[in-house]
Amino acid sequence: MPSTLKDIAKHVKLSVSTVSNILSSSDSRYNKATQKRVLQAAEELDYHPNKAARSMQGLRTKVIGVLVPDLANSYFPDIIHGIEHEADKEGYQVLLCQTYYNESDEARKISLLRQHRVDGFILFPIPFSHHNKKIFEKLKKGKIPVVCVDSKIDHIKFDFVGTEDYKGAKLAVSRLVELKHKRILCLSFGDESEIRSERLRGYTDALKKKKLKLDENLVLPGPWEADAPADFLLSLFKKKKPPTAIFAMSDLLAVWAYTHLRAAGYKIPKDVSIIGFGDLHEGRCLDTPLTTVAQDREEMGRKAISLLLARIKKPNSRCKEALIETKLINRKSCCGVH
Amino acid sequence: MPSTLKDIAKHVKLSVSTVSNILSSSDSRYNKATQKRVLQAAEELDYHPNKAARSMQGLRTKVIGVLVPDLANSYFPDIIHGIEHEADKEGYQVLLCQTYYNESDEARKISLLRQHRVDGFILFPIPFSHHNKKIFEKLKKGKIPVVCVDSKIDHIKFDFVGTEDYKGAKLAVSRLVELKHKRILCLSFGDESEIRSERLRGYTDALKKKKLKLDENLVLPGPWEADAPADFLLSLFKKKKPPTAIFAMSDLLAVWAYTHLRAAGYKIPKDVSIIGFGDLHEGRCLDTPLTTVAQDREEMGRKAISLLLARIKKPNSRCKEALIETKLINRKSCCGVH
DNA sequence: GTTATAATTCGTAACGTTACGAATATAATA
DNA sequence: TATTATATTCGTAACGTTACGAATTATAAC
Repeated sequence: MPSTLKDIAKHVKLSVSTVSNILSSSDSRYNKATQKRVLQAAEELDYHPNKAARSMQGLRTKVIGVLVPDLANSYFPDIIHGIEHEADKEGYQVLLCQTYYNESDEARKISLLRQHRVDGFILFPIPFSHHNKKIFEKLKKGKIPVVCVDSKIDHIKFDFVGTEDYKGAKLAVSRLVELKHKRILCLSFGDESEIRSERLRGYTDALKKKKLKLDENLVLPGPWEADAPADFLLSLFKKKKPPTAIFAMSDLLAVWAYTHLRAAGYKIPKDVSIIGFGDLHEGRCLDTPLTTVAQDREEMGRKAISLLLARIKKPNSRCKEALIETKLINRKSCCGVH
Repeated sequence: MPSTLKDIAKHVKLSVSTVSNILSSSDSRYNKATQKRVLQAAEELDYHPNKAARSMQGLRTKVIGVLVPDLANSYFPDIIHGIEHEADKEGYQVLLCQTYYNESDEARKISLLRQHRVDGFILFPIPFSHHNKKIFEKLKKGKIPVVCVDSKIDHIKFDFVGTEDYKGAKLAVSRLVELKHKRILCLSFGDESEIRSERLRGYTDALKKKKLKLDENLVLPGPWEADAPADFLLSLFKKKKPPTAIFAMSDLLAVWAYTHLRAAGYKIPKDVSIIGFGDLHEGRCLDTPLTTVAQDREEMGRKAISLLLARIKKPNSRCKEALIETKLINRKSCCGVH
């Protein structure tokens, strides 16, 4: 039984509407003494405005829903931090949910958030998910503001925030090429996604630029779990002409390769150079810190919010896309070919 | 303008209450054909029940608020996973917020969650925070169900879930002692907390058991940032009789020490044995994987939910405490003294 | 002492939902 | 056919809040 406006009104012998006005819009024309009396009573009675009631007539809830795949992946918390911080500045609050890369969870969480009448969504959609297409169409049709991050939804236009995947990958692989590496393994995401194909394109083009031709056998797709066995990876390095470098599409993949190669006796970077993507904590605290491509993830979050708020204000404006810059962080995991 | 019960009612030419009954409690006595008609219309009109309206008369919102310090610390996501999964099973949904170890954020987020009329809280309180005492008192007085995790709140009794910190620390340090280490550095949290003092007690007692006396100089408190300089740490190892082992109160601290010692040329574990606490991903993917004390964090989350639901059912029952077991994970970062 | 004006405060309706008991239609029985 | 039982459906009030315009009171101007 939390206290209500009515309780306060009774307590200070004023009408409910007076109390409401004083408490919500401090704009007002009310007697200073009265105001203080009301504020004090609210404090005393431990009053917390009932969001439910409030959001029931007005349309704005000042809440936005954020749906991320999996908080255990340290890629996400930074983005979320950016989102929260920026949202906060604008008086919005964030409801955070996880999909665990699971389509039915995704569907459920979106529905949940819609029940809360969030003013908009920031979604990290499951790439190429087919199943929830209709749900996204309804979001679109209902003109519910949505910003997608990382992955787009096939044939449905939403605002979008991503990374300069092509440029970043090209940057990374160019670096390896400059270091005279000729056989560069590309450790790729297991699943299809635009991120994957863009980074692959960057990889290919960087090779092309130096007149190296693409060797299909050197593109190694997952799926990988953190503790997946590395037999196949290692077998590649036992061949006559083994790769001398690895471009991993994520730091997590890079760390995985790093760990197994080290365990098998290879020296990093002397035997194998490794370059990652993302600049995650895991790569930074490796024994040989990981050279990697970084993007400003807090900025991604901020950008997502700013697109979202723009859309909330103008639901019919044209969809925008923002790509966050990448830059190469040179650490110790790459060196020239001997 | 999301569709409402009224819209559906109009569409199928039934009363609002009929539609409501059919849609919310599928218990009912309604004509099968009618039911189907209604369900179909709901689907067509993309109906999402308005949680706000719903929660306005009944008291239960079926939402619980979870307040964690910082998602970037990989300690938390596992617990959250446990919480979410278990909550889900019971039909509860989770609102997740971060405090960033900041008291005013803590206060604000609690208020926010209260405005949403969450049915209960799972809090990871900021240790020894003085400032928000009143807020917690009000939670207590208002009989709002609260489960604290990791830290208790001074002089206010809530249900509690923690780790067997004393046992765990003793386990770890005993292991080092068995390996004949005599000078064991204790790398401690920077701030006061019960976790810290319990782990310190474990450390001390493990030494005592083997008749080693506590050397105050070997207890090194933070505060540490991930990229804090390590001059002082390293200086300790340059003395005549340097420590031969480190017990770190968290894996993050352990990784920090590991990295700097390695960079300074020390071999792990040959020169220095290191043992951590928490079994985080960061420690697992070190070059020399970290020996550490693990607790089942998903279980912590599940336990927290189960205590919370119990309290929601019986708000006046006696407060319970649960300590999650610890066990030693032997990896490569510890060896005997030479 | 009247008005006019400004300063405060109030009352009502509406938001979307559900609980509850009342109302109607339909079928079964006498 | 009248009566009762059963199967369906309906109407109203209430939850806590805010917007809106109306009402009251105090103050100033004449």
